[in-house]
Amino acid sequence: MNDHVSGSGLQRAELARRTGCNLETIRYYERIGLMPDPPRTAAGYRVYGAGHVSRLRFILRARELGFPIEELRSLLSMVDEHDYTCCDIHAMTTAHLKSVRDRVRDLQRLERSLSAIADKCSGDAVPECPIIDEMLVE
Amino acid sequence: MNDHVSGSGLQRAELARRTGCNLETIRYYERIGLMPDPPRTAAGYRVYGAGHVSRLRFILRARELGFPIEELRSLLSMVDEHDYTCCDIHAMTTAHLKSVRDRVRDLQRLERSLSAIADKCSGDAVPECPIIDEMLVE
DNA sequence: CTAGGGTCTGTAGTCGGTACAGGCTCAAGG
DNA sequence: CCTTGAGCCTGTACCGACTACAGACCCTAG
Repeated sequence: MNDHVSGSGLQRAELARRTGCNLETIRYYERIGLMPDPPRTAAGYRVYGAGHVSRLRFILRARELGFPIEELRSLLSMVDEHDYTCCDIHAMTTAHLKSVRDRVRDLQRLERSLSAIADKCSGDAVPECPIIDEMLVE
Repeated sequence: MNDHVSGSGLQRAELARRTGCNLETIRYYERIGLMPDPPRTAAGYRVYGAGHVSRLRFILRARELGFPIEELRSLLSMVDEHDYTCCDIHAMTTAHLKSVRDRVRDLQRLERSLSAIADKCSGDAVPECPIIDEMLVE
């Protein structure tokens, strides 16, 4: 019998292919409890169904939006238990958005500092460099 | 005899205080070879001098500018061996600047996505949320 | 002489994966 | 039936740049 991949059952590689997820990442999400332990064939091969595809897509979308794993875990449990309001989700999203904006601001400050010191540089093949001097200042 | 902290010798905590560096980070930089192995007292306590203070300040400034450890290692060896030109350093800096700008762009894309989906949200205490729906889309 | 602080070492944890070694299993070809 | 090669399994190590902590030592002040 084809116990290996029966009906709509997918193997890990096929789930990876359909979602664009890395093969190993699927196992990782399972290990940390984002993905449920899937049923197995007699030989121990994981068998995924349509539900697993949707769940993994959800996870990947939330990750693309930059939600850290722990927030994603909350999101998933709220969705799983139908226990959320638009207000809750909106609050999580705006909090996350704020942290993204903070990171952008930090990086832009860094960008300004770097381009300012780079501008001081002659770029010539001489053994004196204002960038080094800047960092050597006491 | 005051072998413990003689003359201008500093203990690790004092080096940390003067540079603003975390105590453990000093040991870390030593372990990975950015800071030299300092002399020790008979009891094995590290003793730092003015040279260590300058070197650590250099390292911390380069890190503040976001140079990764491996680039910093190159910078340090070039400075140590007086083997650099302004041109070399400028090239490293602009390459690094480019990676910072790339990260800024990525984060700004993320910011736009997040604020776009957050705007769709009513924020009400209702159990339907466009953000969740967005992530649940097949 | 004791109490407390500082220091020493080695090691584990952080975040979000990624990669690989060594062993199974399965399907196809000869 | 046997082999070959691909795919799957597990556990574990690695990435970057630290940070934290346990358990032992040392030094100084009271």
